[in-house]
Amino acid sequence: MKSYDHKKIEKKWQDRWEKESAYQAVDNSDSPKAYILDMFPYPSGAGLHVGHVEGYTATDIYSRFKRMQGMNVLHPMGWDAFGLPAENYAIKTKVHPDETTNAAINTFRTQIKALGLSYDWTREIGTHTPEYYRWTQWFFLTLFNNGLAYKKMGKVNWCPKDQTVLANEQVVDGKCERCGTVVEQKDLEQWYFGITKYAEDLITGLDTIDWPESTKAAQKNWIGKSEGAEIDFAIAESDQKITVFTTRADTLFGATYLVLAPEHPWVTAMIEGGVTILTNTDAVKSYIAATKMKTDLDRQEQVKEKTGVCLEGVWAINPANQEKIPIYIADYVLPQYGTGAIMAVPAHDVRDFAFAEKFNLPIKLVISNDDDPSKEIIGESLYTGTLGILVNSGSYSGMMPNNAKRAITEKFGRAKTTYKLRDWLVSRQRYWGAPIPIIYCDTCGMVPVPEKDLPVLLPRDVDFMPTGESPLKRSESFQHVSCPTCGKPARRESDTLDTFVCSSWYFFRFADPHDTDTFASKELLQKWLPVDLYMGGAEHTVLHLLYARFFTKVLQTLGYISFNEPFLKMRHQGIILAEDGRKMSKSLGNVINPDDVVSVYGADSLRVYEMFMGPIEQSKPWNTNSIIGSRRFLERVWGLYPNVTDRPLSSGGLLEILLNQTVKKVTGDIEGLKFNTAISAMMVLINAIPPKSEVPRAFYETLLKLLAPFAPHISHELWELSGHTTELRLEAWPVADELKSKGTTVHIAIQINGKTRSDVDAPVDSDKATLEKIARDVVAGKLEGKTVSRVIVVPNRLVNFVVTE
RNA sequence: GCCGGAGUGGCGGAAUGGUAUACGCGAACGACUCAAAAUCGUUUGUCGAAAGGCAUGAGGGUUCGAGUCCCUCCUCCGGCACCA
Repeated sequence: MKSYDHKKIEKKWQDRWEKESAYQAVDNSDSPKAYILDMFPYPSGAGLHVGHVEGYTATDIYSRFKRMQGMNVLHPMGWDAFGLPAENYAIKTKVHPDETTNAAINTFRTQIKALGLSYDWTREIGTHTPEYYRWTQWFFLTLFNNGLAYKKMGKVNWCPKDQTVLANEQVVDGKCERCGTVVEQKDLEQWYFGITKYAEDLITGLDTIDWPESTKAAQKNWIGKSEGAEIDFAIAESDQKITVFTTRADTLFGATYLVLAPEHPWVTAMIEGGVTILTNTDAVKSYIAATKMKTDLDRQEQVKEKTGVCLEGVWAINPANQEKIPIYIADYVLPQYGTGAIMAVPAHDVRDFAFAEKFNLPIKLVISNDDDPSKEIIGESLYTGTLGILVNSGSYSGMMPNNAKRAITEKFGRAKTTYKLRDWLVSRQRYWGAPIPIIYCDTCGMVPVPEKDLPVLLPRDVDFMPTGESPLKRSESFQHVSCPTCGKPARRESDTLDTFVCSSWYFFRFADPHDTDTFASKELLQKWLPVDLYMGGAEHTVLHLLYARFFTKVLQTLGYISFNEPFLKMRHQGIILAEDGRKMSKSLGNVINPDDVVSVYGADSLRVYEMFMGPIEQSKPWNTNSIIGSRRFLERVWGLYPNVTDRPLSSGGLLEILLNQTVKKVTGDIEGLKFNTAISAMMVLINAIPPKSEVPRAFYETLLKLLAPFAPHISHELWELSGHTTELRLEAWPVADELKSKGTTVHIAIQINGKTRSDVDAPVDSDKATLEKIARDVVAGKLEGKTVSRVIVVPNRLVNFVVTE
């Protein structure tokens, strides 16, 4: 018997599959398609991580399984190659990011191939290649031409370390997602994509897709839909008004003051216009200045202490009761949400209450909560619930809050839905990204680069030291251009696109990766998209996964595609933690390098181990000791092949029953992405063979087919060793014979009052009366002297006697 | 505070409302060996000599029967958060 030499075997099959282009997706095939996709990696210098291996193995198993079931599978791989780390590394080492990126890609590709993953390498793409980013730029222009890309002056997040602006989604807890530096706010003119136009679609679409609940909830949270009302408050002795947004129109009678964000345009206008009724202009000005100094993080951290300034001399009129109420500016009201102005109802809102207490403002109760059994009264007169009835509310007194909400909105305002989602800031002051295809001409203004002139090439010779301006601004050859409209000297936009723009459409490109006329042809998009199974980390919940959905919806609106969700089924692989239960990180020195594991145990063992660790979506700690279990399992499969005989499986025998049960179990488990239990089922199967005994060929070959998606190298080798001249991957997936998966007897539990007291083997599918009789005989002694009041019989399962003494 | 998810042996974990702890790791003992490794076998939730109790974060409930369904609470993980 040959020994199991994983190195030799794995190399042999990887080379063969490469030579055969074994896993190419077929564009012109009538077989049903399956598009199975991994989130393409950022090719970092650190190389492949065991976390990558987990997700990639899962989709590989699924892909191989679907192919054996006769499907035409598209399973591609590519590189999310633009981005800051390569550029920052370049700044440190003076090596061009193009070089480091390509080197990293080569490493990744080699590592991935060493795992035996069945990608269609003819479709490999890199977002940093002109052939690719030409179409990234085309998307920008398409959005621009449809009013979905625009340039705007505004307060933006600025990372002082990375020297670039960031999208809202890239700011986590007030810090830069990449480097952890506290983000500053700056007023800058930047490019945005109009994702907020799709806020509602992005919410409703979630109901149509099979995604983890947590991810759907996180996206909903992020979009932050809130249904309420806008209500106008007139300014006393003027023809002006302030519009507030509220979700509690029912408490309008309790509004005892207004609060505006310090940045509110009406306040700015009033100060700049020198409105005379304001009597404390200096105090107001200095409060606004102080607010400007604060970062968003400061503003969040100072939640406990409310601050603000009254606009003295200015009054608003509560439209409900015509009362004159004061107006404040305070930074607890955010300029970018709602209308940047609120009506304060201290009796029924925690924040307004705190503010009113500090500034001694009247607190007027308008909802009596006597009927609320759970009375959430904080302090003496704060109630935030919506049970009870309205009081002190004119003709609305006595109504239930939810009804009053409707009535008061109708009378004094208008229904309004707001979203927390902001438009997506896409321009970056960095080098290593796709240039924004816009030209500025003194005569013609802002001119989009004509499609025929794409791509706008990223120049190679650029000093990419960051200075707060795009390095492209310092490239003379890049900057100077003639205006496409009038031909006069003009200059190019020097910012590049956020890398998330590149990754928002790559899954379309895989359908038609070499197309030079379109980003992907309509026919091939129609054939391959949407993605049937998408696998990737959970860290992109509100970034990539939201942006990709946005792009898809835009393309549908513009008629390029006929579906509006890109990823029908999506799962996250859990994080693989280090053995100590902490996150793997270079600084902790607890990183497991997959190459080492492949070298010692083999790719097949690594694949099986990572799938066997537990449910794919769960975070779980790595345990090098445990890999040995997966390796032992494969060794046992290997060790069986000399014992294979041509004697058929004995009909109705234990092996035949178990084999059919296992086929059914493994098939269902792969379909449900429950790889850990599929593997354990195969282990059970092989444990049923006594050592050194003969193994019927039908049994062994079915086992190899089941194992093929999980451990492709060893199973292909054994298939060949069994005398086959065609490859295992071309075999049809086995189908369980339902009849043969049942034995003649079945184990029945016998319970008394729900507690198992005995058990017995009974003929399979016995009727209830027979089972009861069999069971009664077994436990006759225990039932003696007791009255059986009821008997529950679950066929093929149990018999339960309910007795009284 | 709001939203989502999860708590089961020493460890990773399994279980359509129907015999909890499958499968694997580890451990103990045994076989093989001069010895070790590898391999194979047996045992392995807990109390108990046994019969039999008791155990799925805690406490209630529904049910003939609950890890699973319902209620209250605790802990952990993830997302959002002065969002009106």
